Amino acid sequence: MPAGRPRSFDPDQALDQIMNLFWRKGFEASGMAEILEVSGMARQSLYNTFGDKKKLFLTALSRYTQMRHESLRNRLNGSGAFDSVCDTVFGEVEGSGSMAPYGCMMVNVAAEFGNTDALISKAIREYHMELETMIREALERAQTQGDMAPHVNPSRAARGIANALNGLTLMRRSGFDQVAIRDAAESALDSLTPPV
Amino acid sequence: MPAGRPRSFDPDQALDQIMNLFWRKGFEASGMAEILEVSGMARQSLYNTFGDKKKLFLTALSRYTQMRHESLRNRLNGSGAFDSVCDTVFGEVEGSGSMAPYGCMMVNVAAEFGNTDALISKAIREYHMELETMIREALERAQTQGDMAPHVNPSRAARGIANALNGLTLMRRSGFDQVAIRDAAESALDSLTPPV
DNA sequence: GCCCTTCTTGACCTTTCGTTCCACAATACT
DNA sequence: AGTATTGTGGAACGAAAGGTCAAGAAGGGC
Repeated sequence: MPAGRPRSFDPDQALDQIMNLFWRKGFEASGMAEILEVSGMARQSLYNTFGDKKKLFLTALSRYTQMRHESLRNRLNGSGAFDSVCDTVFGEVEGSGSMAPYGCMMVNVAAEFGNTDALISKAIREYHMELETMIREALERAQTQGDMAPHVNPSRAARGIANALNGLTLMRRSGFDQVAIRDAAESALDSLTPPV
Repeated sequence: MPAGRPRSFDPDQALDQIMNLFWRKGFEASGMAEILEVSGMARQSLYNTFGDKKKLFLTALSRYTQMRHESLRNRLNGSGAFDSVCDTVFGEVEGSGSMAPYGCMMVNVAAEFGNTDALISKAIREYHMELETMIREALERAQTQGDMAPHVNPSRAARGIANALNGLTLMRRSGFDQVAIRDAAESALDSLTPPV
């Protein structure tokens, strides 16, 4: 296999920058000019490496999903199972961890595309199912560990938490008052802890 | 006050159509060509009546807010106060009432613009505050009527419900499984009803 | 009937969009 | 050294974007 001129850029690093741009501005509002700028790549190199804008976007989406899931997995495996779920929810309040102040990319994309593009809808659904699953498993662990009330249905509660998480990322993206976000987060967890 | 040639269109009706387009596709993805088409107006008439695209968008946003709030107000004043909150949440599951299958326009806009535009951010925040307020008042009424557990903090719970509602609209927009949406909705209400 | 005002029509402008083409540069293999 | 292969840089493309201009059409007031 013969080789040619070596690349003058790191594809992974470039993709990260592009992903961040899409994350911030969405698909339509991210122009190729700006994409080229943040990637640091030459125009032709970008097309050679990632294909057209749509393909590039899907690649960035996949990169985000991978990164975000890994981050969530790490958090949900920390400390006690129940506390880890709380940490995950409250982590969204201040946007710690993997979250930029731009909310969740998949939430943004879901709002932008709705159900208009098959590939993107598939990515959204896969992302969200995995999110639900991870939370449900954490809740199940919490229950077997005795850290969570037994009356809670882990599957349904996980869907509630995942849904609330998505909402929280939106509040952050819109620059909502921190107190309002925290209230919403606490409220989302209330169903897990019965009143004394 | 002298009069000229009469309009050949109904501005309110045209605005409704335009609002629906923005609702479905967002700001960037809605081209002036399509806007003109759905409005049924001539190009110049549209610019004369509504100004440029951004101004038109803000007008459509305001129209949406008004419509949506009115719809919510009606629902939240029906039957018992507590039941009306439940109806509101479950109404989102099937998208009854004022909601198209395209989710909540303000949620979509929040995702598209984030915190980049002052006027739009203001509209988003006002919309959401009013949403929280209406739910909180309904919860307070429910409590005084004895329909809801007294341990619930109405203000915080309202923020939780409002947040969950936003999330539900997103699930609908993405064409999620009805069962998943229903689970998330039920879970959002769990915090209001202590386990027996 | 005339004028003033308003609305409509369609051509046109500028800018920006995403994408492609092609000559040139830089490496590896023989 | 020569050649094949791959990456880079810049010019250029057609299409579509949002927006404007000026002339004509349709009314009311005098």
